[in-house]
Amino acid sequence: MSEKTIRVRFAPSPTGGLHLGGVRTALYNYLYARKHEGKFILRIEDTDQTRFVPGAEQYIMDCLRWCGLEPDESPEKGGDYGPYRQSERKPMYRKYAEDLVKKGFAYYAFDTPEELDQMRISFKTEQNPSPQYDQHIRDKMRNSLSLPADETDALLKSNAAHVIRIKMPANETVEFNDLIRGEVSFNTSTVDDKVLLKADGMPTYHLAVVVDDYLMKITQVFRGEEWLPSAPVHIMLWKYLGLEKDMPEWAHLPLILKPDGHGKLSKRDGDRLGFPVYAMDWTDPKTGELTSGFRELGFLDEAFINMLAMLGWNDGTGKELFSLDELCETFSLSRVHKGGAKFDFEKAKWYNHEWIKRSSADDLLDKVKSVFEVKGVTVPDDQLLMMITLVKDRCTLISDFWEQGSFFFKAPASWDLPAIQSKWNADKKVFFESFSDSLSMISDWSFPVIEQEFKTLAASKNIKAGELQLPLRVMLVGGKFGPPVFEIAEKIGRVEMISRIRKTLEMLG
RNA sequence: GGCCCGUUGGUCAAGGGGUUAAGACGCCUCCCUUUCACGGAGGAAUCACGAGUUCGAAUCUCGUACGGGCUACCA
Repeated sequence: MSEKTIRVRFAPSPTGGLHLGGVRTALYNYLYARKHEGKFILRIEDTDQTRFVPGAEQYIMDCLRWCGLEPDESPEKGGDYGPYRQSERKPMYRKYAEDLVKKGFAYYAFDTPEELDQMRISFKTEQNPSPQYDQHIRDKMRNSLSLPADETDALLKSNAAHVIRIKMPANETVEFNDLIRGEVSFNTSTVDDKVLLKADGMPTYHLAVVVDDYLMKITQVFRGEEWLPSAPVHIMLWKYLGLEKDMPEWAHLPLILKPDGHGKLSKRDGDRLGFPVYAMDWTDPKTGELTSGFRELGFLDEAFINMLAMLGWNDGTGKELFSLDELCETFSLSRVHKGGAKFDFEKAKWYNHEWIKRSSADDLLDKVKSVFEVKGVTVPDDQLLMMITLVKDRCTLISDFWEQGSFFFKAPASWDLPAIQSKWNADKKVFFESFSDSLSMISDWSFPVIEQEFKTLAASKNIKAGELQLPLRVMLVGGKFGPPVFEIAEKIGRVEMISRIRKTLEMLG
């Protein structure tokens, strides 16, 4: 196994937006592949035609691209093991299922959905509230095990709707070594006869994963913990198909949980608690409903990935800030946790804040520029760079650059007048009137000179300069925030400065 | 109900027989700053419970409790 090229895959269903947990699974796959100089494959699991959502596949690929997790093989890029969409692989699965039937490891079942419902009702007891189609009841159902051979043949010949189910053996132990959890074992008696091939001829997930992982020479399977209970089905399939020596190693990742209460994090929780759950904005093509994503909210791809990586892994040193490259080097499965982690949006924002602080103004330029473009404000690059350098320490999200920096280029839309009024008086009013007049006299327009003028004038009027600074700030910025006020004064320029002072003075009456 | 997995502060977590049980987020206080941040210093709060093994248990064992996942012709 150590001789084999590492091949891992991310295998999402194109049923909607890409969830945090999905991106993290993709990320861990990617990190493992890079770390071991292997291949990272994207396979689209679209075997359920009823759940197919147009645009979802493209969206998934866009998300991976945004995050910097480019697959080596994918539907888009192709590769030696295609096609990479299960719907396009449909003809490949049936023979594996038929093969299993021939060997006696699977069987045809003709039960209708109604009959299955009926079974679940009639076999339901207090002891067993959800009866399964398993060894105890398969004899009571309509399948090639319970029916006479000639009847089965007749049904098959008449093209009667049927599925193929795995015949789970009684009382065998399936044991395997999970890369994250260690030894895990199941008794096959407690596992039901899962459907392998559906009536529409499509495989279920169970058959498709095994066949595709085999055909695509997958060496490790990373997937969410919710798959752990069906691992024995998959392992039995590998055995029954006679492919056990090629079976990949299994690694079941801890779940990402709701921040409050318990349970898996879902899109609903994000809506409810006011944070995104999807990587990028997603618009449901049917309802037109928009679900917001981390990217559009103002997250940096580096921060998003960094945050996700730490949700279930750490390097043991206390280091928290990692670039993708650093993660590729440092990542190891042995340090992935077993327990699920509650998602903490505050911590997610902290990562973004840190990444903004670490980024250079040049790195941020394009992102900030598009924020301003959306607001309809176009600013020359050098001006934008100046602003970014001045305010990036106080921005948590890229979108914060608007609130934190737009006043450099555009008069505030509103002013926090109460902040001035609480300590306002006639003397101060007179001061600002003379100050704005004196500004036109300044020959060398730079912040030390403006500041000197401000202080000199204050002293001459016998007012503490400190008491005048907050009003000045509010006049220029609109509120109690932003970089040092005289630097702002210098940047916005003489004309604009005078205009803003006059305007606020008017409003103050 | 059954099966499987898990459990160190509010959250993410280090630590795997002897520690004052790291660090981070969040919260609070102070310093810096006559703004808001950044930065700096400090603070509150924890090994789910019970037995056992041991001189000694957060660490090992067993129970219990709690939490989660699965229990579809969905993935």
